[in-house]
Amino acid sequence: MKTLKFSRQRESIKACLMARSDHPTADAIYAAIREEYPNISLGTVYRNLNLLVELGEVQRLHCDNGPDHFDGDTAPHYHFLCRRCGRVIDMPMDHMDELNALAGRYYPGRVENHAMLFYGVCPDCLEMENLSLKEVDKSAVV
Amino acid sequence: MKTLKFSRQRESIKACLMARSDHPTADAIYAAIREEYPNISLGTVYRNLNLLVELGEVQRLHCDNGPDHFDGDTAPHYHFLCRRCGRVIDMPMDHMDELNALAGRYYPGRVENHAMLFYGVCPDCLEMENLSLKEVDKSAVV
DNA sequence: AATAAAATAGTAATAGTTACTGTTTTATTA
DNA sequence: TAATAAAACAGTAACTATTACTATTTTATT
Repeated sequence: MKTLKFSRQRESIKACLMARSDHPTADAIYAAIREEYPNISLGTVYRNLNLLVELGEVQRLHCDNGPDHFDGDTAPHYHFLCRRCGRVIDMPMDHMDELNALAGRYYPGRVENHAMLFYGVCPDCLEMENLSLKEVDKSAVV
Repeated sequence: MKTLKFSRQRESIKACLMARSDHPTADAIYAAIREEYPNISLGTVYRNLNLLVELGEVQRLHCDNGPDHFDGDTAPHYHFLCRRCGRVIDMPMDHMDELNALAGRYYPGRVENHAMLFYGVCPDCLEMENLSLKEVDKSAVV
């Protein structure tokens, strides 16, 4: 049986994910951890992220074809991907477990779970959109 | 302005996607087209798939970290990924556009659409599961 | 302190996809 | 129908995200 051994790198990766509310990629985590451990290797970050996901201490988010993002909050919840800034943001909306049952009524297979990702423009980018619209108005008046 | 020119390879790729109801990857399409055009290049398949997606004639399906799958049916609908055989299967279930509006009520951003993928065991693999359970029963009795 | 297992850093390799380049097809004009 | 220009091509190189490998270091146990 393979027993888990303590690793300060793994601790640091987990602490990083618990501390931040964005959903960093392996690369972003790598950059952050390097401040404390300047010669941690990217492979170590990936290996430990995979381990933490297996242990259920961290959640992996597949975002289209881009790099995976990671979430320290393991409660099932949905995410929003902003098509402007590319940020991955938590959705303040209950996870709809009942969708599995609903789907199961239409489909003869065994529906166990689902992944959902919303797309659109985040509040910050909406704000910027409005500001630049106003700019256009102004220059039109002048 | 760049005008589109006819290409027999592109026609063949589109025909292939219209004809089959599985959801092949670029590689699987490449293999299929090679029967008719033995020296088509994989790059051509990718380039044309991207083009067809842009033209809205074909749909791209992101499946976790694996290769993308493609669907000749462009009507928005959900898919099911079997964790046994890995097949991507159409869900006979309406696309829930109202989920966008629902999400929008909780989230201050502009929710434009969503992607959902169901996971579980497909009917064929369920069948096999049942058969092997019966095998176990038999040997237990004998 | 000695030992064994696990984890590491660093590097090489892999999968999926895109970019580049010289040649061939397509479509338009002469 | 031949000449031309644009688009697409095949083939290959490059790229991004990730995993695998290896010799060394860290952790934990005896």
